[in-house]
Amino acid sequence: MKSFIKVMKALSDQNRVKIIKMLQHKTMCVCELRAALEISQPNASKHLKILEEAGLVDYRKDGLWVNYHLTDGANSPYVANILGNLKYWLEDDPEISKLVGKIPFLNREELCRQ
Amino acid sequence: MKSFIKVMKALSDQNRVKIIKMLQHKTMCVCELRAALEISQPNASKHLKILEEAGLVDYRKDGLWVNYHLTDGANSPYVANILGNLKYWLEDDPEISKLVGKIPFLNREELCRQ
DNA sequence: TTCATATATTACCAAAAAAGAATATAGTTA
DNA sequence: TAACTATATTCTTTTTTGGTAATATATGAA
Repeated sequence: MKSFIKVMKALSDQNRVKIIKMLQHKTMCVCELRAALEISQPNASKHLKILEEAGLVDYRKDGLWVNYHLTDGANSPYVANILGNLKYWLEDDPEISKLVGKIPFLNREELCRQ
Repeated sequence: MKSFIKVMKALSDQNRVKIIKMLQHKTMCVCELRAALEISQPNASKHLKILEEAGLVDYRKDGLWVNYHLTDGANSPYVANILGNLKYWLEDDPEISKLVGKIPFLNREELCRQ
C-alpha cells in the first residue's frame, strides 16, 4: 500500500503532473523544466525527486546537465498503468496545452545562464 | 487538471484507500466503516466526504443510516479507470486482507450503539 | 413535542508538505 | 589547482492535511 500511496501523492501536485506531461514529449533537464514551469531551481529539483522516488521518472547525467525522462513502469503496476493512461488524460487541459506548446521553443543553452 | 488532482489526493491516504477496498465487497454505513478502521466517527465522515467530492463514492440514506458505495465512475475517466484497477490492486496487501476478512463479522446493529 | 441516535460540521491542534533562501555538490574549464 | 555552473540539499517559514473534541443536523420513536 505504501508504494501505491507514494504514486498517488506524487501525482497530487499540479507542477508534478505538468512535469509528467512535458516529459511525454521530450527528455528535459532541470533548467528547462524550471523555466517552463516558472518555478525556482530548488523547487524543481525537489519535485523531480518526489517523482523519482515514486518510480515515475528517472534521469541520466550528461556533464553538468541532468536529463529526466519517464520510466517504463516496469517496477510498479501502478506506475505502468497511470503513465500509460496519462498519455491520453489531460491532453485537452488548457494549462497543459500551453506548456506543451512551449516545449519546441525551449532552448537549453539560452535558458541555463541565469 | 483539478479533478484529476482531486482523485489523486483522495487516494493519497491509507484510511481512504482502505475504505475503497472495503466498499468493493459491500455497501457499508459510517459506523461499520469507522469500527473496521478503528477511527473516530467524525474522522470517518470527513474521509468519506473527500472520497465523495472526488467522485469515488456516493451514498444513500436509509433512516438514520447513511450507506456508502463505490460509484461507477461514469462522470470521470480517472475514477472509472482507477476504481476498475483497484479491484485487482492491493489485493494481497496484508492490511487490506485483514480488513476485508473482518467484513463478514461486522454487525451493524451491534456496532452502532456506542 | 421530546428524547434518542447515526451522521455531519465546526473549531482547534499537531504533523506533513510546499516554497524560498542559503549553501553544498559535482562536473567542466582554464 | 582555482573558477564556473547545473543541480541537489539543508534550513526555515508558510500552507495543507489528518486527527480530536465539541456541537449541530436529521431521522425515528415515544
